[in-house]
Amino acid sequence: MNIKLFIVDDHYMVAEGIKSLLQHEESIIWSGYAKDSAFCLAELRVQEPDIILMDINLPDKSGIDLCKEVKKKYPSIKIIGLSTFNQKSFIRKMLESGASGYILKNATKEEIVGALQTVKRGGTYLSREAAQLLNYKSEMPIPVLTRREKEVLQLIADGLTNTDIAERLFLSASTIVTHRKNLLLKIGANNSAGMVKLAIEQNLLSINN
Amino acid sequence: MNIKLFIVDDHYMVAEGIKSLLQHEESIIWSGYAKDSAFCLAELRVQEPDIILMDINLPDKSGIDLCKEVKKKYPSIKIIGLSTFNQKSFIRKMLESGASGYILKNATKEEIVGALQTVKRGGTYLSREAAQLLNYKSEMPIPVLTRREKEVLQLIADGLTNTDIAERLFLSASTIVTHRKNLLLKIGANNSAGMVKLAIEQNLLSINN
DNA sequence: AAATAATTCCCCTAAAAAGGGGATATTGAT
DNA sequence: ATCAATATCCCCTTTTTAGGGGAATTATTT
Repeated sequence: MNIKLFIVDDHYMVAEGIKSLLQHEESIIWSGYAKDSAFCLAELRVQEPDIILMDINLPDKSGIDLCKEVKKKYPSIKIIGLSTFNQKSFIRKMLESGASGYILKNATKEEIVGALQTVKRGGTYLSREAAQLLNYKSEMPIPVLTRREKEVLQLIADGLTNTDIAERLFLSASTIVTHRKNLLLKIGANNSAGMVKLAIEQNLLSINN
Repeated sequence: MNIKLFIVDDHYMVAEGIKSLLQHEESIIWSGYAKDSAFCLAELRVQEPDIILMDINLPDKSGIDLCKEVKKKYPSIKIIGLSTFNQKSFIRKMLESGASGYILKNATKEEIVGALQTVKRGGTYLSREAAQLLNYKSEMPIPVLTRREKEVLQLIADGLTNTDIAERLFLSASTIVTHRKNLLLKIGANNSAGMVKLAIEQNLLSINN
């Protein structure tokens, strides 16, 4: 049962590492490598791998979006998410987008091979840590924010007061008060400071590193 | 001019990738690999590499602390920081801790080899992106928080009010008010919501992904 | 066209935070 | 032993948020 494997990761050394780790596995055939979603989609027009190992953080678009797109165009290709850290929201979104698994970059050769075989057989593979995260008291769905709410949330996180935000958006301060109340409700926080942390944890908020 | 190279990274596939990338470089001798700081320090008691490629995010302690420790015990060993993302605060702290360079995990083989040679010659190598980040309007020093302040900051980010925090820490509410004021001053924010975002950006605050 | 969601705005009160000021122990390091 | 940094606590006022309610005007989707 040979597996044609394709990798999407902007970190060259990660792709090289996986390739190197798997080079003596006879059942795994190196299908190719792309450093972003554009290259990936271009390559898929030429050949169809069995499984794609796909990084969550890509330079041009998120792995979640690429995953959706690939699954729509090529439903038979299996996708395994690949990431440095265990981010609950990411794992969840990746699986919802049609991925068949999720492994961390500290995975051993054995784990990778196991994951590939499981997924090839039609199963779903989650790293132990990822599985734990998903099971552990986590039916707190990620809230869906409207465009305006995201806008207001971002400005709150930037330290603006309701009055500031109202001026910036040419709105009444009361409106911002309402949005803030709805945001607190949706995100489930008691105050704005706590809300900002939760929002960042759930990737509702862009931060500048 | 041979270079004995050691790698510290908890992501096995990254270490394997670097090893694989450099295997045909004759001037580079593979000295070893450690997945955390404990292994690294143990290995250094046996052999001394010329250069250590060190990940910033290690499971047991931060790369910054390990960097300081290694440079204190073995000043002649050069260290190059290695990370997935360009985090201003990290690059700065790493260099302040004695590192001779900083490269990203999307570096090419050529960039890695170049960095190693530059550092071996006594120079400092920064990836283009890292250098840009450091120069770009950034003489905002990272504030130094006391133990108590960090504690209070964390609780603020968890959404507790001053009264809550006071009860939790067996202190007067006035004390927490004071700490909060000092935190706002040090971090340079107008309110707690903005402070939480800044603190996360500068890695003053731990978040649960 | 009708139903649903989103956006806008207002009322009210109480709680919390921000922004000044000052003061006194207690540690830590030189 | 002394000096600086840390940690603790208090006063004051004003601004901002939180928490409850309601309501009307756009989109948007079915």
